[in-house]
Amino acid sequence: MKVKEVADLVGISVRTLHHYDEIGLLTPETTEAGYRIYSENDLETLQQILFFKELGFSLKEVQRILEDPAFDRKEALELQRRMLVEKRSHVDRMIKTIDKTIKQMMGEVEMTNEEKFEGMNFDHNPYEEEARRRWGDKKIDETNKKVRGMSKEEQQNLSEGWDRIYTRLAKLRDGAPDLAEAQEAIHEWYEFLKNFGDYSYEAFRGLGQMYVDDKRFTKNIDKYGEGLAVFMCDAMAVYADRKA
Amino acid sequence: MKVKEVADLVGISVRTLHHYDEIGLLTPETTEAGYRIYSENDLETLQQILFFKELGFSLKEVQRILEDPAFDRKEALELQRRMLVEKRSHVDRMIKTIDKTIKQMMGEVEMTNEEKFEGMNFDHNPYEEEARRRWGDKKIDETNKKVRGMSKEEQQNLSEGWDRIYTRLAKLRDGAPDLAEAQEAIHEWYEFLKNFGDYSYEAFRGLGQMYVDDKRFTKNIDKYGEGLAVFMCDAMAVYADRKA
DNA sequence: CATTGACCCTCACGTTACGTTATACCCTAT
DNA sequence: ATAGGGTATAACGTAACGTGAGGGTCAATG
Repeated sequence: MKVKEVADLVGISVRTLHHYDEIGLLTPETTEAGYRIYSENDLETLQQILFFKELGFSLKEVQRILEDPAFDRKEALELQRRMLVEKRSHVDRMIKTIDKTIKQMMGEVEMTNEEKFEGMNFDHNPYEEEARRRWGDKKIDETNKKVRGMSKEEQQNLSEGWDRIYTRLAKLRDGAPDLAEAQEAIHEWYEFLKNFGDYSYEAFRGLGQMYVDDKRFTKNIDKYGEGLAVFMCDAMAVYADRKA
Repeated sequence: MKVKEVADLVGISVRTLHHYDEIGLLTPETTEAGYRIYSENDLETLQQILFFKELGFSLKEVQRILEDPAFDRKEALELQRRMLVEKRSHVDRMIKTIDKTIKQMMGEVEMTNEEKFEGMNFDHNPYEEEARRRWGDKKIDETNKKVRGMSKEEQQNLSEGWDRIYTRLAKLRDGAPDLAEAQEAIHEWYEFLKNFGDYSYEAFRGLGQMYVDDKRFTKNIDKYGEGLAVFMCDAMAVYADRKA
């Protein structure tokens, strides 16, 4: 089959096929005149390519997946899944912020500047994988759900409580992380957690993850060493263990 | 304030500020030595920029929003919201497909090639706005939800029924759209809808939207004229009116 | 006073996955 | 033979910066 036939068949452009040829992702045979001729085999490969591409893999990743039969596709898929879940909650937050903004524009609800930025700016970062490895994916999802299901006051309290913890961590950050101070922070943390019913601990893993994901936070962590991030993660893990 | 201070404050890179300067999005004063100096005002603007950017607006759009005070922000936000909702359901579909694939890899469930591609490839397209204008956003969301909540057999039936309609439309497409044939198609459509309880009509608006979003479909529509897409939309609208 | 180190500047190329011309060759039907 | 439709390569354009390279500026320090 020639390019256009293939392109029409699967619903992509000729240029796309050219591109895949260029980068060596899908290189068909050619006639003496230089026309690309796609075999049945090529078509199957193409289906695979489009499949993984649709799942959000980059072409480079697709290439690795298809070229290396020993490549762990399951792990790749699971990783991808986590990224997608993260993306989804990011989108969720954006939608919510938009709703708030619209409401506020219509004078229905007041919104402080703080609120405007609340829940935003939690992009992917180098800690994401680590965070998800430590805490698991489903838990974080469930947590987010639960937090979203809380009443406004609950959310408010939770948010304020976290702010206190966060402030304390910021103080810790200013000096070299000191064990005693860390202990104190963790203590305050425990106290705080006590006041938040059954799912507090999960909620905290979720929130913690969000903060670890926060660029501004990690930026500073980078600056002062990664110790603090590890500390946070470990503190959460410790709490999780005790709870169990 | 100088670049690095600002960058650290809001958690972005110096290069980003340079970039915003380059494209005229945020142009601070400069000292005689050429150093960029950001005023309080600039910082506020920057906050606005980051706000809209975080909501997924492109820098060009942000520029338009901020430069033109008469710009309808509400409408822009609502449009953005719709895109985000669409994006979210796309991500949802991807996650589901990944889950299926993983299950199948573990031998738990069989998956046909058809299934592998089911629910995918519904990207944004030129008809999206039109479709959403005609059918509304919430309805489509609800519909998607309902369809997702259906039992497998229901989904199966619905899918098969739609395939029949789709086939008929494809036939229509092969000739010049003919009114009599169109009527017949619509009739079959009605019959089909009858068999699907209360939410069938909404389900169809949802599914219809998905198919209209399908690149392969719209590609062919482009080829044979846009009449068919309009026909589909109108048929849905007509059905909706009768129902009301 | 000169050096150091932290910060600043302006190019300018690299990135992703193609879209979009521009120019020219190939193939088939009339 | 010519027209129409398909094909080829080449090369620039896109968005939002990241990442150096090469070179000034500024304040503190020896």
